[in-house]
Amino acid sequence: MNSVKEYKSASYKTGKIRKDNEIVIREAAEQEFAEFGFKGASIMSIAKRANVPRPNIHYYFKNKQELYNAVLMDILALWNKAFTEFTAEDEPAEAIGNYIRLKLMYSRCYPTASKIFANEILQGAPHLNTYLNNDLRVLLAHKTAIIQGWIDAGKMDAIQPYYLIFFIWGATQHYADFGIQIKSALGKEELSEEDFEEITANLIQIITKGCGLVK
Amino acid sequence: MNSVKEYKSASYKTGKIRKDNEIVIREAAEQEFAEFGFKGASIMSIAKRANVPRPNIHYYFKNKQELYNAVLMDILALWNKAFTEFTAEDEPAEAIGNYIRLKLMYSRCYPTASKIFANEILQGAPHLNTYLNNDLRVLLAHKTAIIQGWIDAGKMDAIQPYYLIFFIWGATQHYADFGIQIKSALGKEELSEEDFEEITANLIQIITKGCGLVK
DNA sequence: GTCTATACAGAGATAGAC
DNA sequence: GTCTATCTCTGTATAGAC
Repeated sequence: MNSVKEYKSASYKTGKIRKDNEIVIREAAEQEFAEFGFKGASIMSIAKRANVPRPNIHYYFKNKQELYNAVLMDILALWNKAFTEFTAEDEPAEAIGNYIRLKLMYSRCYPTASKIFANEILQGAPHLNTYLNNDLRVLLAHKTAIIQGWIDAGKMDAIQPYYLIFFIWGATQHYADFGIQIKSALGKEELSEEDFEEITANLIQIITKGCGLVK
Repeated sequence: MNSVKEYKSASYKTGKIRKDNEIVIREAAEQEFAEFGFKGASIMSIAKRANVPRPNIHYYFKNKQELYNAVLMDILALWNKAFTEFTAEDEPAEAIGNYIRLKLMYSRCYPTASKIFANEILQGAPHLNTYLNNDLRVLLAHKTAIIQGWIDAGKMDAIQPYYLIFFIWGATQHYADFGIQIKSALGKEELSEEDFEEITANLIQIITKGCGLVK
C-alpha cells in the first residue's frame, strides 16, 4: 500500500528520527513520573515537557503503561549497576566507603531516577514485584553474606548486614528524594560538588567508624 | 421548612455525625494520598475506601485541596512533635539515641503520615513552602546549634550537624516510605516489634559510635 | 512520520430532591 | 444530613487526513 513512503523512511537512516524522538519523550516522561508517580502523571503534560504533539507519544509508545515500563527498566539497570560493587576480597572499610560514595553520586547525578523509584515503592511497587522478589533479593543476599563474612573474620562490629544496607540506602537516597527539603533547610538553591563531597566524607566517617572499621 | 429534621439532628449530639464522618473520610484520604500523592489521588477512590457516597466528601470538605490540607496539617503537627525532643542540657549520646528511637517509632506507628510527607516533597512540596522555609528551618537551626555546642564542648566528633540530622531522617524514614521494599527484601509479611527494636539498636549503635559518643 | 479531530472514560464539583 | 442527577473538564486513546 504505502510502499513509497515506507521505502523513503527506511532509506533515510534507520530509525534515526524515531530514536531521537523516543529519547526526548523518555526524558520528559522521567520528569513527570518522578514528580507525580504513574497514576498522577499525564501524557498531555509529558507531551508539553517534550515539546511534541500529544498524539506522537502514542505513536512511539502504545500507552501510558508501556512508556512507564520503558522508563522504569532504564532505572533498574542503573540501580543494579550501583549495587554490584563490592566483593568479598575487598577491604571492608574501603568497600563500604566506595559504595556510599557511589550511591551518593547517583543521588547527585540521577535524582530523577531515584524519585521515580521512590514513587513506585510508595505506590506499593505494583510494577516491581518481580524485581523486588528476584533480582534485588538475590543481589542483597549476596552482599549481606559478604558483610557477614567480614564480621565473622573480626574485621568489623557485629551489625545486622541487612540493616546496614538499608541504612546506607536510606541515608544516601534521601539526598535525591528529599532534595527540596534539604535545599530549603540549608537555604541553598543547589548543592554544589563541594557540598556533596562534604556530605560523602561525613557519611563515610560516621558509618565506617560506627561499624568499627576505623578508629 | 425542614424544622423537624433539623431539630432531630441538632438534638442528637451536636456535630457527632459530622465528627465521625470527618474522621472516617480523613483516614481514607490519608491512605489514598499516601499511595498516590495529591495529584494521583481521586475523591471517588477515597469515598470507596471510606465507604461513603462520593458527594458526602464534598459536603464535609469544600474540595480536594481542602481535604488534603486537613490531612497534611495533622501530619505536620506530628512531625514537629517528634522534632522538639532534645535540648542542650541533655547528654548527647542519650539525646541522639532517644531521637533515633522516637523517629523509628514514628515510622512504625505512622507509616502513612510519613508517606504523605514523602509524596509531598517528591512533588516539589507545593503545599509546604511556608512550613519548610519557616517552622522547620527555625527548629532545625535550633537543633543544629545544640549539636554544634556538644561538638565545641568536645563531647562528640566534628560532624556537620545538618548532615547528621539529614542522616537520621533518611535512615529512619526509609523504614516507613520504603517499607514494602524492606519487607520484600527480608521476606517478611510485616516487621515485628522485635525487628524494630533490633533496627533501633543497630542504628543507635552505628550513629552514636560513628559520632564518637560511645566507644 | 506528523498532526487534526473525535470518541469515550474518569474525575471534580454543584444543584436540588429527599 | 444524605444522595441522585448533571455539568464540565481533563485525560487516554485512536482513526484518518496530510
